[in-house]
Amino acid sequence: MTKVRALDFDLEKTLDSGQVFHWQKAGDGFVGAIGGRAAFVEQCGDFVLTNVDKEIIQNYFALDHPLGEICASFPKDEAMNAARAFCLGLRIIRQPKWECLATFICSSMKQVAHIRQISHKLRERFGEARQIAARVVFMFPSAERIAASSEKELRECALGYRAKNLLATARQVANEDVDLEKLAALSDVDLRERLCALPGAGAKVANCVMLFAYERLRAFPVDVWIERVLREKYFPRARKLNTARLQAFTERYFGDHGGYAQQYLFHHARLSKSVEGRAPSRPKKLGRRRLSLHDKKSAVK
DNA sequence: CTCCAGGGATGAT
DNA sequence: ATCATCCATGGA
Repeated sequence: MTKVRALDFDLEKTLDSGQVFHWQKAGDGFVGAIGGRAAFVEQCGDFVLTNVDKEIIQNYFALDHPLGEICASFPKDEAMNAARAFCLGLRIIRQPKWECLATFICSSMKQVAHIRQISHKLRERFGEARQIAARVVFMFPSAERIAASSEKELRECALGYRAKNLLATARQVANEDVDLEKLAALSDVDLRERLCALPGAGAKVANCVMLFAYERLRAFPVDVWIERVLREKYFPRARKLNTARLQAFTERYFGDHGGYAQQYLFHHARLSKSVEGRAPSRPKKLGRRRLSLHDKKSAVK
């Protein structure tokens, strides 16, 4: 075991904030995979205890991100202040590109609990098994391995209609029609366009992949939770709010670390009662709410 | 523009 | 124990 110093870091929040889906509780820590390695991680005050190299932990958990500065750069409004206080130590991690892309293609129209299950089934069925801390963990299968599977096999992993998209994208990546590493050289706008061209990736998925795998900290994925927060806290009585208007607002208002701001708002909304979620006892008002988010062309600008 | 696809967790009754 | 709701993309 090695001890890695980790200030301004909350391991559990980071692993449970909807950016990564395969880590499992194991004793006082978690087991999972970082790239091709089986890893155990446990937070102990200002340190992370782990079996893997210090450098790998520092890179994966982005311990070099200046979290103090990032949080200080957030807008000072009520919703953001509450989210900032709630999410102390939450970091946007650096995920492997294929793993992140594939997982978020599977995430569409799914809730966090389901995404975890899908991630697991894919790993269990197609990934390599490794031992760690008396547990077995599975690596995320390569694009080549997924490309060599069938739509039927993928559907057996509870992917539903996403199976076809994941397979098609895996083939493009395995073929080298698309080189995910090389896309890192592109500007935000071009990268988003290339990701949106992949089957199963729309504006939301592309923004997630940009944020979690390409370290584009401005990328601001808008899902239903964030949409609720934005409508409720920033546009309390706007009547017509389309995707383009929301995107324009988030780009301008949240700025260079918009992705971090989004993650904090998202995590706060999900795990606290700060938002009128689809939570207990909201008598269903008829008619209201309705905003189609499918508009990938206008996602940029 | 509308409708639809597949499905398991979660909450309401 | 049933029943409705949550969810993002892409094709018809």
